[in-house]
Amino acid sequence: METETQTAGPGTDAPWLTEAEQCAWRTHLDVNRLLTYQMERDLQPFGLTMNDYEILVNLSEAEDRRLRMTDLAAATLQSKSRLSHQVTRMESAGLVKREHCESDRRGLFAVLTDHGMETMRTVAPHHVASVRRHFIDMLTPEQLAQLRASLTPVADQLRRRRGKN
Amino acid sequence: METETQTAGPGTDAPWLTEAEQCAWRTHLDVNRLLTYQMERDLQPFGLTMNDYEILVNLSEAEDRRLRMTDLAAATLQSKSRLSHQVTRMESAGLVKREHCESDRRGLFAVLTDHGMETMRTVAPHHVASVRRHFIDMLTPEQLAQLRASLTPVADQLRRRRGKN
DNA sequence: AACTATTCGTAGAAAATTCAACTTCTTAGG
DNA sequence: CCTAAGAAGTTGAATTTTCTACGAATAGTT
Repeated sequence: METETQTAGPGTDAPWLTEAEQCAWRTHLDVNRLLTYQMERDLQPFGLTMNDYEILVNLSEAEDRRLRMTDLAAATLQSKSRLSHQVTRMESAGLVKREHCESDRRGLFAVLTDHGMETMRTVAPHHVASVRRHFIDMLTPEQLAQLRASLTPVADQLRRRRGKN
Repeated sequence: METETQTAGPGTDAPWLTEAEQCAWRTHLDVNRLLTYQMERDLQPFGLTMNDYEILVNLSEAEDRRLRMTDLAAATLQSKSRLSHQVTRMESAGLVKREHCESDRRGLFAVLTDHGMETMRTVAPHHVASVRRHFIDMLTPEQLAQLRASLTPVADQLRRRRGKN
């Protein structure tokens, strides 16, 4: 305890965070929340949420504009249950539809409709502009590269850990 | 359009994201989600959510273990309505209590109870360890410093923008 | 003093998310 | 072929979050 190099926690000898670490962590958290809030806000005029948008992106980039529910859930990092509800909502909004899978009769595809595709084309530029304005353009290309390099291992480790359990 | 230096969007001439930009952005989003998921998971054994925890932290660091509802909402970046419901739940869990404000009879304080304080002391070391394991320790001190330096202006700009509207 | 603006916080309904079954179908073993 | 184990996806209830309106107190104006 006497050789401790870091600030002690309140009444403990646990490995606390240094000032720098704590600040980095807090900043990361805050950027997350603020950014999510702002992106969500920028999408509102189009009647979409971030979740809606991500699903549209994934489907529009997919072969045949379709993805199995499970794959789409994995791609968008949400539970199958959540995705199911989400797709139901988007289906009644006419953005996607469900189609049965031939090769596996348990399976369903989420398929982008023409209306969904058109919505994408309309909204994407605005969304991209929003990402630029609030995030990309605030950083130099070097910072962006560093950020990516730093964060990629973090994401990878978390993805691996997520598999287990 | 012929002088465009960036990849064009599907059927548009909008300013798309470069490969590097897109990847950095995606990584940031993924880290957010995966990290939130994991932190939440690590707190579950203690019966707390991240939101619970953040509120406990803010109160425990505050003068007299208390904060006005509005200030606490601002500190934790959530709406007053959400905080109000949240505090109601935490109140029935015995972690916090509400107290009237003398100087402004509209106002209420959220106050950390002894049980809340004790919970903090128990949980904090585990949570800190979690933050370390999944985030801090994956980065070098230089990376951490860069991250902070890069993200702080982003957060600040977003905070400013949030004020308006 | 009276009137209007605003701020503080809550309440309840609506929407979204989580959680725990549950159904159907596939796959692997015997 | 038959059965057990597991995967795909949905469902509905419980929980959480958002949205909108509201009541009470303060602050600013005339």
